[in-house]
Amino acid sequence: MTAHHGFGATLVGLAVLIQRRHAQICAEHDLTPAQAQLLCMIKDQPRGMTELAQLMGLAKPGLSGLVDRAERRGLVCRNTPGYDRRAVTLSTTPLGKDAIEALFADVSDRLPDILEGLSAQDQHLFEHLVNAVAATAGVPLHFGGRGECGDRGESTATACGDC
Amino acid sequence: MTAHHGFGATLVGLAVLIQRRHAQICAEHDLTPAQAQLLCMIKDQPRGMTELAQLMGLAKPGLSGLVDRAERRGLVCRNTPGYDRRAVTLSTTPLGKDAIEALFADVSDRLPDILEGLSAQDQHLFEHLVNAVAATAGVPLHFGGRGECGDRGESTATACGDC
DNA sequence: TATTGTTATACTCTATAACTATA
DNA sequence: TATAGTTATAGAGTATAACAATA
Repeated sequence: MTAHHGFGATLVGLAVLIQRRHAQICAEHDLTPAQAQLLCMIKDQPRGMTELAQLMGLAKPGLSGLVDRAERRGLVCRNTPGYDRRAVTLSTTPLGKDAIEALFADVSDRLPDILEGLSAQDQHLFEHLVNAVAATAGVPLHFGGRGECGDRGESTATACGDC
Repeated sequence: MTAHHGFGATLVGLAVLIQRRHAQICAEHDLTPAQAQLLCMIKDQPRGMTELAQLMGLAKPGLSGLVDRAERRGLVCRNTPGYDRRAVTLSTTPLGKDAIEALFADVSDRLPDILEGLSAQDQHLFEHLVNAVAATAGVPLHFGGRGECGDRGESTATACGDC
């Protein structure tokens, strides 16, 4: 890498900035970031516990506890599909579905505010580059609205057609 | 903001990606991210508990516990300056200082790897934009190597002189 | 009275190990 | 035996409230 010394630390600072703002918006919706991530991942289809644990980068006991707390709050529910009596699938309740949709809209609205110090052109450029990094570096999960990892791999923001 | 719908969620995904990699590098150095942040903030000068709590965005009891654990591990030590017998200042031990310097070097080396899918030119551009966002949006703390918030505010990466 | 820092308590998140029930 | 999920236990991080000592 040709990055300047200290850039790694700046990236960490940026990540902290983003996550703090995200956590604050989550709190206004009475959700924790982990609950939001969980809801995000099952909002379109139910998933099994093992699959969820892998997607979220958690060990299974960690997921069990997270689900316990979310279930206690009426956000998700466990289902037992017929084909395997060991299995559990998790889906959102209507309350959980509403919560994650409202949160997603709010995050989409307000989180990009961190860029407001940039010119409109630079904001545009930054957005392209972040999308390229996210696509390339395998952004962990389905934080996006598109259900699955969006992976259109064009990284040449400098030569972006639709600008 | 003119950002596309879903971009806020992509930013969160990027933040998670960065923090996961950061946490992993911290773990290799036998530090938690919170301990790293703490050490980073006192590596050049001792600070009082109240000041530290404000800088780190923590309530004071949270900081007390963090310091307890770091002290137990020999990373920091509490000092009692003469001028106010209520006050406590915190400084690094030699062990703590070595640990944070080694970590910082490693983070600087390896964290920018997340950009390796971009062209060299786009990496450069991205670094400029991130620096501009960090300067503008007030990146929370002294994750950088420069001790205090670097705030050269030029945001026009597209017209950057030294490229 | 206001401030510095701590202790007490509680909850979320996460990890490892041991366990149950099913396949 | 292998897999799905849970329970048990532990520790880090964070919050609020109550407290101590000093200013």
